[in-house]
Amino acid sequence: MTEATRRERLRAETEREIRQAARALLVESGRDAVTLRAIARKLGITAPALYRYYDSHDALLRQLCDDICADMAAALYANLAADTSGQVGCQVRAVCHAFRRWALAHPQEFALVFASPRDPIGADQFGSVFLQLAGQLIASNLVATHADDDVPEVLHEDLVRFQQVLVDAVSEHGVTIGDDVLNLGKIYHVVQSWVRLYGHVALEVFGRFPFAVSNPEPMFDSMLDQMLTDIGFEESEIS
Amino acid sequence: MTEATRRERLRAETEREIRQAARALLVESGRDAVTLRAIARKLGITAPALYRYYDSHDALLRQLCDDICADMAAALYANLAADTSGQVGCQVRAVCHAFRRWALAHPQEFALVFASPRDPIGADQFGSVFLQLAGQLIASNLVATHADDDVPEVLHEDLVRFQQVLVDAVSEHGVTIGDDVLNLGKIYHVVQSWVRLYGHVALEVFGRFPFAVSNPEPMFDSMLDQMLTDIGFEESEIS
DNA sequence: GAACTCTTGTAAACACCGTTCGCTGAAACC
DNA sequence: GGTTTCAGCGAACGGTGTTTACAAGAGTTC
Repeated sequence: MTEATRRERLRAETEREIRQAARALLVESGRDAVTLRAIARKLGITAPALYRYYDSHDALLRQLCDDICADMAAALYANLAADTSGQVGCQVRAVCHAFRRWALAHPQEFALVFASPRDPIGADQFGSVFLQLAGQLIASNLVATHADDDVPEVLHEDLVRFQQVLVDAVSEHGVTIGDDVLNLGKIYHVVQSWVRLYGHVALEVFGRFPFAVSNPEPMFDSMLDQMLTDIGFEESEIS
Repeated sequence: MTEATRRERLRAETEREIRQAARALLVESGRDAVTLRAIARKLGITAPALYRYYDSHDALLRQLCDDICADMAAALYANLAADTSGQVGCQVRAVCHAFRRWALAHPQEFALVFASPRDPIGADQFGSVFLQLAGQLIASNLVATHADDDVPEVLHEDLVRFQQVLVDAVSEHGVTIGDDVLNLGKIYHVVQSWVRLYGHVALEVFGRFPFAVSNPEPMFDSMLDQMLTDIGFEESEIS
């Protein structure tokens, strides 16, 4: 089983400790505290030693982003699996609630991953859970309330591309869906749902609501209701 | 007119240059480049001299946030004033478009002001334009399509507080509105609109849409249409 | 005008940061 | 056993925020 040599095992272990230390610093004291020297101090080594594992401070931060995405995806998948209702509406609710809870519990991580003017983030890991769920949602929602006519002509090209991304994401998990249930109208509403979900969570995490919301959870629930209704679910299906 | 002494004028001038240099550094090279020494270098002075004007690097960044908010508010007001249609729907569109354009043109400023896990930001300046416009929108939208029953009971307390904030914001500009046209249902939809507006703009600025959107503007326009419809406007009124 | 205070700048220093370089010592390999 | 590989070290460079002591000018008071 352990084909790795002793050296390789030690290296992997150190690398793991580096990531763990970096993560702890981010959580405890924010992005600016994730310092090569601070990480090294936690491991009992010196800063230059870290260059045996990462090319630069920036590369280490990038790795940290990937780890965060992976962890969040795992948390979302866990919450998805914990829902045994079998109803897609409940699954969507479970994942959206999990996303909000995760963001509120990990504001520094959320800010780093979702609100940094960075190039291309390692969002592949986190995106897959959203994509898979969105695909399932659409696939099992047979009520075709949204015709393609509803979406502006200019958006068709982009939405078709997203349609392909969705189909691929779902098929990776063994589910195949036809083009008829995955029309552009529904895809458009999925994107709009992502806008609202992200908007609410980011506003709440960053405290940028136009007034002090003492208990934002009911507002979130209310928004979810509206989202599910807009996307084609009837109230009776989601309760 | 110039009651300020010569010393006070010089100090104000230096302070202005400091803000200007800090802003330029932020725009050109990002948050991490806004350094006391870099600012001092631009002014031809030394870093410790800046402590005669600001208590710390953090205080200077806070001032920078306020400046950004003020500038953005000015830009939004300018775009609001440029709309001579007299129709609130057009005014809302003008301001929302201006907000998106400003955010896309100033990503670093947007990230600093709208997406930093900071305490209480100096959002008063920027918020007023939104609040005023939201108040006007509601005041002139006489179709009471949203009853208070639509919003969850738990939200009433917070929405009532926001209602008061709106009334105050509008009355500061000389307009008074009755409680009847500013019911909780409408206020709720205003908050939801802010969620969607912020969500779209932040996703676009940070590049976090689930797929590459080649031309996001039509999607933004489409969302605005939906927002205005949701909030109670008829299509005929907004064209 | 001289003496005094207040203000604004400086230079030096401290601790910290990312990064590079040459070196060591031990593990791995042949 | 000899050689290679490699993780870690220490020193160093230039950068950072911040504090301190000090100088020089402006403004004020007598």
